[in-house]
Amino acid sequence: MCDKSIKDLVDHYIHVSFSVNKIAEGMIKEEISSDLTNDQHYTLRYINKVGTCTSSELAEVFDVKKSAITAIITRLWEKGLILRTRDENDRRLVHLSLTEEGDELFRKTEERIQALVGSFIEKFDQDEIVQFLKTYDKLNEILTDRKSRVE
Amino acid sequence: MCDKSIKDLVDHYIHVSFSVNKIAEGMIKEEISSDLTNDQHYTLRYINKVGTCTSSELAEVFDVKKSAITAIITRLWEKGLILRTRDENDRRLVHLSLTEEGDELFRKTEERIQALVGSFIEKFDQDEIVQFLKTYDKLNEILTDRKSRVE
DNA sequence: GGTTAATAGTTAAACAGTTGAACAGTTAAA
DNA sequence: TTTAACTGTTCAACTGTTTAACTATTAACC
Repeated sequence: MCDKSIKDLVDHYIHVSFSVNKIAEGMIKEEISSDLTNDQHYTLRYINKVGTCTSSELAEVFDVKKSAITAIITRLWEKGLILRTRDENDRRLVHLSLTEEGDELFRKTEERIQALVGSFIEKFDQDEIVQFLKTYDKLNEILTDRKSRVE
Repeated sequence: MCDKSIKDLVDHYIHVSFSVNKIAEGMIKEEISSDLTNDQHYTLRYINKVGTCTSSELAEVFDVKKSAITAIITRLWEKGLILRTRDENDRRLVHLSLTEEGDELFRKTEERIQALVGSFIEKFDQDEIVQFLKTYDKLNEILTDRKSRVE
């Protein structure tokens, strides 16, 4: 049916992903900005998921330099949301984890974001959204692969 | 087959979109950072697309305050990439357009980004990518709708 | 074992991007 | 004509980012 050129597909993808990202980031911000920035929330989410991690691990996942992580972690630490624990076996390492307050605040903001995103996801057939996520996963794998091969 | 709960779908979406965005932004940056930041490129792209626009229009599209646009436009203007022209009929308005250099630089960076994104898009069946974009478009519409209704 | 490498994290300076509030200039409305 | 609304800018303050230099610690090697 449609024989769109690669360039058209690329244009289309760039346009729609840009638009969705801008609007979605804006809405999340609206939802949680009284408590946290979006990046701070993403940081809490990652630590909540893995339980404990290091700065280097965060730098890898967020694709930024370690000093950027130090800055963001220090801000969360100043708010009393994060614990920094030196490893006794390898004293170079600092293990990061959520404090009680951090855990609580994450849950509170995450709940609002879940409700927000859920209200959009609900508008799709389950089949459609599952297929969409399948392709999105594949794209994610391709990018992750390429990234690891470049480094 | 799969009867995933809304929460699982939302978790899945948040995770994969976060990962894809981080990696993609990083790769684009790698490709063009010697000339422009990602946001500067997006700004040139928008102006290139519409030919001429105002700060307020950019603020609307980028979903930020006007003072943020002033800052980014001033940087591009200092580099000689953008023209600021006062409207003679309504002297409040400033029309933004690309200079020759701006146009040239946009083309150069855009070419590299097209090649980059194209190399990923190519790995999919055309049917799969078209279906993906269809769902992505639908999501974009829903978000745009909701945003305009909130304001 | 002692010197050299590599690793984990921090600090500091510099910059891009963002907001909010105050402002100037201009146009529209009353 | 006065008042209200709008467009864009400036400024101070903040978050997030990089690069480079640094500290402290561990690993490797001769």
